[in-house]
Amino acid sequence: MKLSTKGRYGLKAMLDLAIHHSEGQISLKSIAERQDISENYLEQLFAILRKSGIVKSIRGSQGGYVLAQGPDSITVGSILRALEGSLAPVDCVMETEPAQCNRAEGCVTKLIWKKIRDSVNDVVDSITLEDLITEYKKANNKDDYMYYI
Amino acid sequence: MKLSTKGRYGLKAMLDLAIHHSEGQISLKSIAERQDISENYLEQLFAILRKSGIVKSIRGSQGGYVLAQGPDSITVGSILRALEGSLAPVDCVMETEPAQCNRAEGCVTKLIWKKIRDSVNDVVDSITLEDLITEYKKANNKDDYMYYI
DNA sequence: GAAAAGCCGAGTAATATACTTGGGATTGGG
DNA sequence: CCCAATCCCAAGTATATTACTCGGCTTTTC
Repeated sequence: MKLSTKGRYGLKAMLDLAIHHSEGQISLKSIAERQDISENYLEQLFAILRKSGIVKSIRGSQGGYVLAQGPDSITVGSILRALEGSLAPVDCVMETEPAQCNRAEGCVTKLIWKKIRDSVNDVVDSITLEDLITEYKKANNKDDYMYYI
Repeated sequence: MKLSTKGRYGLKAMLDLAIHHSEGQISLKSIAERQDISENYLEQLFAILRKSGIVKSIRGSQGGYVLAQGPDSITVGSILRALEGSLAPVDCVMETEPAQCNRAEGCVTKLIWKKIRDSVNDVVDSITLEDLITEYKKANNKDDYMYYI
């Protein structure tokens, strides 16, 4: 039941991007340095995020990434699901195209997997990047951030 | 964020065992056949469950396993955590000996991981094997069960 | 005493993860 | 106009994990 580095790194990087939202596009290189993540690996994560419509890219020198919407419109859930796929604990209860199971009729454990899925989704869908920025400012109690996330 | 077969098979097997609770000890062979799980693999899972005090074994011919407590006292959470380890989505928020992180101070994403952990635990700790048996009887609407779980 | 069960440790094939590598395309600044 | 910075993309790879299998021992009933 662990999240992979995709979700963990991806969310950290997205929060970093959100914190720098007002500065225009931000290069992956700078995010990678601040968050101590492989830049090449981050590229792969941002390719997914871009295709999901969560970030926009600006190519060329001085290019980078920007949030596609305001931080208050981007939920943690949309980021995690983009990167990790469904957060369902078992494939048979994935939101889209659930895996077929020959014993699905009268399957009792499925009820549990659905409850877990829904409760995880409820948590992550209720938190936006804006919320995290607020928490971040509170925790670090300063205006020039330490960039530690 | 997927559960492994340990958790999935283990819970199915435990529910099977609970359904046959009144019949005394049940052999892994019969559970393996009904649930279509490798018997050798089930052995490993039940070794864990036994060491966790969730089931008791009876050795020798005609031996098998029995629930260590009544189905109403065994939660899905205790079974899943025994088999899967902590259900925390990230090691830094495991209930016991959380992984140390050099950026733990002011870490914002950690708040999310804790919320996910707690909500998953709340779900699985609120469901007992007894609850599942009840659901099972309701879904299958008969007294001699199909044993499909 | 033989068969049926649990117990145990080691081995292994397949899969997934977490990257790295090497290049190509685009664009701003000198 | 070139070049460095940056995004873009596909493929390769080392490591770890998963999901088992295998072989043999121990205990107990019939």
